[in-house]
Amino acid sequence: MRDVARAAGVSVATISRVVNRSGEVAAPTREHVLEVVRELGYATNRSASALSGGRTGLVGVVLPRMRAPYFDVLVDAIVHALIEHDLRAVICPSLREHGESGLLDTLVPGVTEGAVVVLPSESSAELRAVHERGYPLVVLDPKTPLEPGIPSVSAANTSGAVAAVEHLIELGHRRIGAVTGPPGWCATEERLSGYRAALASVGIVPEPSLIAPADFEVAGGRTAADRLLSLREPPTAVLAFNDNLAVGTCQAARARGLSVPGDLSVVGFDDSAQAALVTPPLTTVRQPLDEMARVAVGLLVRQLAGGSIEPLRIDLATSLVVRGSTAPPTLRGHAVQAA
Amino acid sequence: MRDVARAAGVSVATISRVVNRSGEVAAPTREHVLEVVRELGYATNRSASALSGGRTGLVGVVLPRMRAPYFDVLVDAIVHALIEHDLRAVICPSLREHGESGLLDTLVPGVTEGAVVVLPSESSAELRAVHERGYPLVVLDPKTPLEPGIPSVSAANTSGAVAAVEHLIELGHRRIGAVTGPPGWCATEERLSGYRAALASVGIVPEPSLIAPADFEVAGGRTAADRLLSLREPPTAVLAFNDNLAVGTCQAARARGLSVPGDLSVVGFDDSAQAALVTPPLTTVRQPLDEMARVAVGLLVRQLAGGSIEPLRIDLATSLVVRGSTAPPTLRGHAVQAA
DNA sequence: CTGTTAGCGCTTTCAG
DNA sequence: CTGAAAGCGCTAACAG
Repeated sequence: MRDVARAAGVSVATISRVVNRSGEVAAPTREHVLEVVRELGYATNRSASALSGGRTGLVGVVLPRMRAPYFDVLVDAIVHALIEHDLRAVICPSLREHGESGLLDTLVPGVTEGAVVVLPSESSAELRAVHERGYPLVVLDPKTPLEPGIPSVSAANTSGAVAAVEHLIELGHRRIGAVTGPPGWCATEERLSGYRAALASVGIVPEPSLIAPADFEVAGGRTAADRLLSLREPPTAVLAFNDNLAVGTCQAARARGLSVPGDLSVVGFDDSAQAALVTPPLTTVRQPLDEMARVAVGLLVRQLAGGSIEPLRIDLATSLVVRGSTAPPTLRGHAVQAA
Repeated sequence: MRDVARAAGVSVATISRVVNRSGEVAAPTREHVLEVVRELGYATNRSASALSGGRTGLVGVVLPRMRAPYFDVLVDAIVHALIEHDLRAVICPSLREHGESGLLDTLVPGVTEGAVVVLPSESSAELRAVHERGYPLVVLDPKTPLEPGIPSVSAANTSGAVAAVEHLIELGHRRIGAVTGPPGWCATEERLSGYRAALASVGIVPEPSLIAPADFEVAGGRTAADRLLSLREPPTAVLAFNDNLAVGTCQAARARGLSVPGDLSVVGFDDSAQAALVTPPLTTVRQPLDEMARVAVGLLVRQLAGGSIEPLRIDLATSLVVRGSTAPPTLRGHAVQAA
């Protein structure tokens, strides 16, 4: 920068001003400086700039290691939402094993201005502690309930599950099973409560044996669904708590010679890229991941700008995408059950 | 840091030494400092550290915006390979529109110590220019041929295609089509040359009409495959240049009432997560993405360490994963053709 | 409008 | 082994 200043015959302050578009600079001076900058291939040293001015333009994106299709689109969405605010993402896998300090450490303090934490494995208290120290934070899709005070955004899990079950009920299903995620997770509990509520609203008492917990992986879904299908009175439809689980459920059905949706209707959750590709294409509850990312980043940006934010918890509406894995129940299903 | 020094009754220099494990520090002093650090929740300001010492611990990962399943695992692999070297990834979508300066700008110079550039849209010359300026760089999966001097790692595309075609030939296929990627891309040209070579080696003259270029998307694959299937003498097998294309090819076949692999065998490329999930599960050429990422990061790290690197271009072996989308050709296929 | 100057928080010789 | 001091490159008052 000093070189540029010398070459352009001005002071470093002027260079700084034109490069950052801050302060008024005479047009000819600006032009000249810009030209010299170009010639010398000068690029501002962001570390120095950050140290001085306090802005790094970097935001931590903390996430558990997971190669779910749900994940990549979320990360992609976050990265691009950030870019729109001229912020860049530093990916911080939340490896609890590595550092004692957990978040404080993974966040690369002193580099990162704030963070979007996805499915945090950190406790609510830890999160709040960091946040209260003045580190801007927003949780995207909290894994477990967060104490108030720390901003978060999720999908409207409950109403999504309600919509899915209502769809099944309208089709004529009465025995509807659920292949859920891990107990205790928000996603699981909220979807479960939607499932129960929708059933209850048409006078069906949710039967505990129709609920099979799993782990959000295909294989787990297969196992859990198989348990459901081996019941004396198996369900004619199941709501899987994500698309992986739905795929696993279809596999379990097929393995028993049941057709989907002929003998068993399956609804997934997420609307991942896979959903439309598998056979049959999955009817599923769509999570508005792009919107969620955009909103989360918006919340973070407002904190970065110093404004405190009003709504501490935001849920974004889901929508049901009807494809080929759901249909009215058939007699054949019952025949098989009777056998 | 000053606070810590004061609280611990030592100088900042000592703090720096214990925190960075540089220089000798008496054990008791070290212990004491560490304790104070913990108590005060001190975390080093990396911007300052970088400005002073020159290391940010940040590496740029430059990639085109793309939500291919191939992509996320590559990114994930890079991120974690980096973590193993205590480096963090700054995601830099290569948005050519935004900045004039292209790479120089997206790389966040002054923050990032080097970069892994995936499928660069930048010209070979630009890349070399940056590299020669002393900015450590490694290209992962070059999109177009790179001039020598800039290190890169790819999958062994040619031999992968050869293996795929040989598999088809062994099954008894003779009329083998190709649904390729965009002409000019390394991935396309190399796989194409493998396809041709394998055919030639058993005396088959590759027929131009059996080669249909597409764009690596499902829909494009469907269209291209449909063109192949509408030929007077359609292929009994096709090698799709990625899994998306393979899925599209299956769809095109199904739309014409052809079964896969009964009437048409299909081989994909990538072995993406989708490959095993679709019906039928795809026989496909596996790209060792994890290995590729690890090797690329290794190459980068060696440059970062100041060592220059020997092999400027590395190809990692692919492997054929045989699943359910390939089978010997049937007469029925010919019957349909005759009709 | 533009130049001067004082640090930002840390690393690193160089003395003690 | 430890402390003092000189910047790293830049920004942000504050003067002119």
